[in-house]
Amino acid sequence: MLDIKLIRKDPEAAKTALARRGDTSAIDKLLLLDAERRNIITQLEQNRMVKNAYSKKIAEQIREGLLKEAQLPEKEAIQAISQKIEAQEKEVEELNAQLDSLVLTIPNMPHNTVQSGGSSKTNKIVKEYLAIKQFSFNPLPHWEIGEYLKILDFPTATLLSGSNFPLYKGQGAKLERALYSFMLDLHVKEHGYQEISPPYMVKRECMLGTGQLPKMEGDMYLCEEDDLFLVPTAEVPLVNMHRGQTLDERVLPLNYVAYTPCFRREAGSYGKDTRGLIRIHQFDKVEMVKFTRPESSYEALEQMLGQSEEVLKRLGLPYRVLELCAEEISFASSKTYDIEVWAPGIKQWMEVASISNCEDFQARRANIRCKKAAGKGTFFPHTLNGSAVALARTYLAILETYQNADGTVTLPDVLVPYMGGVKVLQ
RNA sequence: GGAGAGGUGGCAGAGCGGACGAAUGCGACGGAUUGCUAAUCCGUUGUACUGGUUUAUGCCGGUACCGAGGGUUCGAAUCCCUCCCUCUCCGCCA
Repeated sequence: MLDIKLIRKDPEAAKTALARRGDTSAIDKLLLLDAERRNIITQLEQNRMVKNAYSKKIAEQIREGLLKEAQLPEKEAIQAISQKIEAQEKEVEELNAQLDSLVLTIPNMPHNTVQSGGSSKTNKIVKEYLAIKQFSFNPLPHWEIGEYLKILDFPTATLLSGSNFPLYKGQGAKLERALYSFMLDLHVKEHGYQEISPPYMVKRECMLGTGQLPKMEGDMYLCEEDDLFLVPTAEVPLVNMHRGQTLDERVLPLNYVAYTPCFRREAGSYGKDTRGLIRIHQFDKVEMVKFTRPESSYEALEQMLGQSEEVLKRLGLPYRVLELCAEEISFASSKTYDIEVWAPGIKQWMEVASISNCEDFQARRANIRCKKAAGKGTFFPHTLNGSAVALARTYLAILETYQNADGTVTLPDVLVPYMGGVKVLQ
């Protein structure tokens, strides 16, 4: 949620920033509603002041014995004001509702270092790690490796849940577990995060707070009976852990990391990149979330990027880092880096991590504030989220990158302890 | 699913129609004092919205907020209704 005061103060700046990622017509509408609202509020509050003064006077006179309970002078006048107040309250309420629903549909403003424009071609490659691995044989796609090793079973998953769900078996299931255990340990032991295991279903307010709703409702799984959403990312429960709270500034920065499955309907995406583990309705992910002071959030973003990269470095996977352009960053984000790994079997770069600084956008929506340690007042902390990293695609990249000519897969060293000493999938 | 209890400031907890934005305690902050890992004393201590003013974090007003929404009343933390949430017990269940 954008700061209406900021927009009021400098509407052109807001429009210029938003124009870089899309439509700005909402801003004018917002200002119009805002002006109308404030105009009525001023009148309303003046009327209430008159009424309050009247009641106070009555109370005093009764106390001093000048008036009996039943006697009420100027009753008609005060009733007329009451009616006015009631009407104005309704108007304000309606304007508030309009303002709220409008402001919730406006995305965050891109940071000034973010490139303008759209399409994935505008994204800037800012870093590349390891050369793409060359094979002496034709590397297979992961679904063929998985089938041969009997560790991936898509037909059974389809039997259970329909298309685009994964089913891992035997060593394959263990590899999944090994991967997220390795990631969690890395972030907890070396990067200073607190491990959280949150609910996988959350209330509607949570989804509004982080910005998935109202725009993306169609992409979410909803349990209607209870109005609970399956989490599309652990970012939602992690950020919402402090929804509606006023934190002590001194607890910052807060660093949380969680493993959760992520549920996404991926509505309308059938037909594109849907084979194997590339795009599935349920995947595992380890996600980091940080709450920081506003002045240090961009420093934290770079740090978080490094922590995501570290996962891929230790797994020995070639990757590249993209700085997303204004139209490609997500709704709540001001600046986003994506990390893509190379999958040699399907010969594609695949997004496995997205690291974003949402500045105070989510904090405003979710009403998360910080009390200043010195002096009065509160401020909105900045929230950051970063994958560290998404499993299914990392998993497939491992199978494809480390496959051998005989169909076996030699696991990266860091995973061996987590696999109970198993070095090769065969 | 059944029965009961309860939701008040950072926390604990009083208030149960008018002097209540709310006692008291704890905590926090500022100060005084004391040489000993502290005690004592004094003071301060919410948030949001909004008008004015200022270069301004500011200052001066106003309004709202005691789980949420509605009702009664000149006046509601307090009375009435609806909803939500939490806790305890029972049932069911991994």
